[in-house]
Amino acid sequence: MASPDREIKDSNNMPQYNPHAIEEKWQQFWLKNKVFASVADPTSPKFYVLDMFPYPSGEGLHVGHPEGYTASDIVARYKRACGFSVMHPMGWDAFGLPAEQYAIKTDTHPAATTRKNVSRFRSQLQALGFSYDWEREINTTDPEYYRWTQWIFLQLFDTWFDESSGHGRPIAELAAEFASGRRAVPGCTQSWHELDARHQREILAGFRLAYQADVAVNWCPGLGTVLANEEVIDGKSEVGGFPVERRPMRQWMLRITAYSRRLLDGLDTLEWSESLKMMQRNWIGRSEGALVHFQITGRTEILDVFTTRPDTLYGVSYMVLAPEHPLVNVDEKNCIIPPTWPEHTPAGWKYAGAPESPALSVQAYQKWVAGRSERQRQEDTSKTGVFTGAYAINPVNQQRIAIFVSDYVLMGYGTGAIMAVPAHDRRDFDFARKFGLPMERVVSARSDLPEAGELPFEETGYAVHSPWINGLATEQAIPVMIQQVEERRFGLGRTHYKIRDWLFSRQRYWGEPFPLVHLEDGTTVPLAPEELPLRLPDLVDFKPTGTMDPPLSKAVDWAKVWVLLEGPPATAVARVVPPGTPGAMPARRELNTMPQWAGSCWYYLRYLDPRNPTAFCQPETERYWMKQPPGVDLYIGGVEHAVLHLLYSRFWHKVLFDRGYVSSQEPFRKLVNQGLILGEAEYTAFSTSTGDLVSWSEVAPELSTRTGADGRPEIVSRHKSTGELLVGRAPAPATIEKRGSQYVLKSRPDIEVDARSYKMSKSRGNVINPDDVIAKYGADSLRLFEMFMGPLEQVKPWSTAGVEGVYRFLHRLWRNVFGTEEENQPRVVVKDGSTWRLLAGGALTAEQARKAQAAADELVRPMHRLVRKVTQDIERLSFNTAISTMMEFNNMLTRLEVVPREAVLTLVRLLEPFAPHVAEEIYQHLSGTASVESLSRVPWPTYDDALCVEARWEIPVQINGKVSGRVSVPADAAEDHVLQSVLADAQIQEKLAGRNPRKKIYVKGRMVSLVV
RNA sequence: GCCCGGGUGGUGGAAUGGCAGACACUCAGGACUUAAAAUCCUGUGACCAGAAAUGGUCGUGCGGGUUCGACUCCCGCCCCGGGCACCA
Repeated sequence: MASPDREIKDSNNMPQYNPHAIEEKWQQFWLKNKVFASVADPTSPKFYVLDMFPYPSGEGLHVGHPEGYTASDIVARYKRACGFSVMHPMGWDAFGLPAEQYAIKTDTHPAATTRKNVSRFRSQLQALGFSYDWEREINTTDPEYYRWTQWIFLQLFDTWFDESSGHGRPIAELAAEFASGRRAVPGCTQSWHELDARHQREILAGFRLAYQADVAVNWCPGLGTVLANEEVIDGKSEVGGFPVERRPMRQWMLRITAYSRRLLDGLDTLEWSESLKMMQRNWIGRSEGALVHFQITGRTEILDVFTTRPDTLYGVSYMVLAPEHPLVNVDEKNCIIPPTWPEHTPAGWKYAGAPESPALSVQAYQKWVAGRSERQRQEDTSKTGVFTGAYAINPVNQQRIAIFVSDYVLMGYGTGAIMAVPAHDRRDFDFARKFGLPMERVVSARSDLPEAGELPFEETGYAVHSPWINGLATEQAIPVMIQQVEERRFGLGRTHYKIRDWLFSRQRYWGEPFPLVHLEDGTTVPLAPEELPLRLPDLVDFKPTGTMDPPLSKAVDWAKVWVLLEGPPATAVARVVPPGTPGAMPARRELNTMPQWAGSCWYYLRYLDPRNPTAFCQPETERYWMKQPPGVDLYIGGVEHAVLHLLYSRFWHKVLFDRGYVSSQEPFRKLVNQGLILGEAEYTAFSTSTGDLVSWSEVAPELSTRTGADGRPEIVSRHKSTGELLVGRAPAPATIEKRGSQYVLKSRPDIEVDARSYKMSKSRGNVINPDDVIAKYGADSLRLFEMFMGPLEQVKPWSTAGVEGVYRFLHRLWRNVFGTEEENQPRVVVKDGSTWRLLAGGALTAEQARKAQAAADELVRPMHRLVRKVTQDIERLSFNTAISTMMEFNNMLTRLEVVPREAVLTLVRLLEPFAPHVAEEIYQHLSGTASVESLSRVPWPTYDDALCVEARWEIPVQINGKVSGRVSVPADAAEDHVLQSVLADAQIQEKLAGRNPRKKIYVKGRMVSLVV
């Protein structure tokens, strides 16, 4: 391996630590020599360290990015040194809304802005010295990449979910089951062979994992697109915060619900944080209970409800349908609403504005509900509703119960209908109170009292007034009731999942086109794999149309194609041919594009074989990196992807697994979320409306933020005792000083100011740019500080003073090697045989040689401890404590006059994953020759546990739990011996004052405890 | 409301049953310097006593418990951060 030119040094010209000179040199060296190329070496174990690849925005990198990337880089470099074949790649997630919004804003083509942003991001990342294998760089917008995104989509399109095996299977196998008669053709009395191709394709379309459906979508006018449920927060778009409306549209959906159970159960096998798993569990939302059928009086329709508390069936006193429920759609044949009100219908059960008939009442109510926004519906939980005029029969006791419509029942959950048990559900209770409905207790808090526990009693207890289950505790009553329900055939045990199918199309330009065509017969046929990639047409005008039509509707010529179908008619694929080709039929392309998440669903697989033109990844390569241990070994990224990217890619991975393309059940075995980095601590001084200053201790703790008249942020609160409105503003830092433990105004030392950290944001002006930090302190210091701030997963505030601290550490290390200016010569010494000499050449005096030997002897045990601690800390991702340990060791070297080479060598080897440039530079110097291998190729040092402890221990002695002295004992001393010498100790004797310890405890190496 | 995570000096944090506050930041004092910066050394949880070395008391959100010994384990509460939420 070639080596960069060594700087010329001699004893009269000691170099200062200059991060810029050495960092650029080593970055070029690593890149030029492909030092970090990943090789699938079958003779060594693999380790896959993955970063969530960034969105190359126009803003450039912020300090949050290097946090996770440094952590993963440390692990990657460490694992390489331990002999693993390491995969550590980087790429760009460049399709999607933010890139397109930015392109529209700056009026440039998204391809151009993406190219520019990517090169900026790449050079910023390279300036941080990350050990990525840049040969594997990928970009989701590259047609050679998205051809495989499209290919995987075709696999989803080609897959149906076989409930009996719980796995996805090729659609051709389903067609074969229909053809052979092993499976009945749904909704159809004819046999498969009697159906024409169009009919067959339509039936198969209903089974595919990728399908089209008319659904009420989240339409976001502000963005001009629909959004997935996961992208809507509190009725607003996650990107941009625009309002979102419900609208029916025909859209592509992915059948993620088929995988609910496996997505949920798979979480148990993963080393993810409990909170992250919980978020996914909540999102998937498993609940167990029963589906119960209710007869509707005088009609044939059955009203199905899902309940998690079938044990309360005897307490059902009415039913409620969601306003959107099909059984109360007056335009439908099966509408259950009778033409007139039943006798004795209370006036309050009718809609006040339209009491004439049940249909008019329900319609008026539905109209009123439709006019309410998601927000209003969520915030106002007071109960509204109308009686439908229809009744159902409670199957357990044949009681006639009224059916209502109310918006407290959601169409999107369960069956869109509920059985109401007002005695044991707060919501039903409120509704029953308002509408004067009966209430019957069926659960008691105590087994010995039938009426224990205040209503509504929502907890578990003991069944009462319920003939089949009386006396049973809720936990037993539920399964018994389910058994009863099933035996009597009015219901089934059922597990319900909250998760909905994934809405997979977007009315945007900057995304992957769907690789399929729509035929004139109304069916949709996938493109043949050879047709991929289907390139995004190069539109000049890519802006939203202003209607619900996607931008690709402007690509008129692109969308119109002629195709030939190949293969069996039911599962035919399309080839695009020139117009007029014999047998060709006209077709049109899909105008929607895939959502941002498509490309990131599988990118970790493309890294493994990034330039393969014939497969998304060669199978042997995939097996090497993903099979043993299964999946990515460490995945680091932000928690904001908890239910989006991380759920979607798990789903795709499971489909690919079922289809035999990947060898692990889960893509990401271990995952860590780095904590948010907040801005530097800020001060806030509070004053009243008349300008009187108020001390922080007088300010009530409830704070809210607003933008002040001058455009700067203000904090609003109230006076703790007077309740007066107070406004907080940031005083100039120079006007603040510290008085004792408080920060106060210099001009008014009696006025305390608040000090805290806020999230970095452009509007607050507290954003730290990594480029600036590197310019001032170098990449090594930035890397070190980001890791030194605190535990990786924790939220923590930025501190420029803190960067100075690690910067000083590197300076001290440098001086320990190259000497201080006063010394004017390197301090490192080497032992040749039995003679110590200066590393740079030159003999030592007898006194210096003696000191060198003493230092070497003294450092043996600390060095072993150092290696052990740093090794263990990297293994548990406790980087801040690893750095502390290296600082301590370095401080130890600082006190020495001469420094044995062995000690520095060990230290820089351990430091290399954290601060690779300075470590490489020092290593090159220590090796004493210009042509050395990269330090990253030097194996990780080992340690000996026996040498990690001192030969003698200073052990504290407690008497009644209080430290009363200490004794020195040999490390290998037996308990008896230690206790003996403790009792013999003069100081202990004195403290004992003749009392006889009734209990003596020796914790080896830690503590002696005497109890008197 | 439900579910997670967390509360330790002026600040970031360390210690996961065994000497609380490692390592840093900040601040103060000293050395070097004509001076400053940089660097090096010393001190820096609070309170009390002492001229000082030093000694004592308290101290890990609050209250209880287990233990020879608790930041650490258990029970109850308070506060902060995050997620979900009329989810049947």
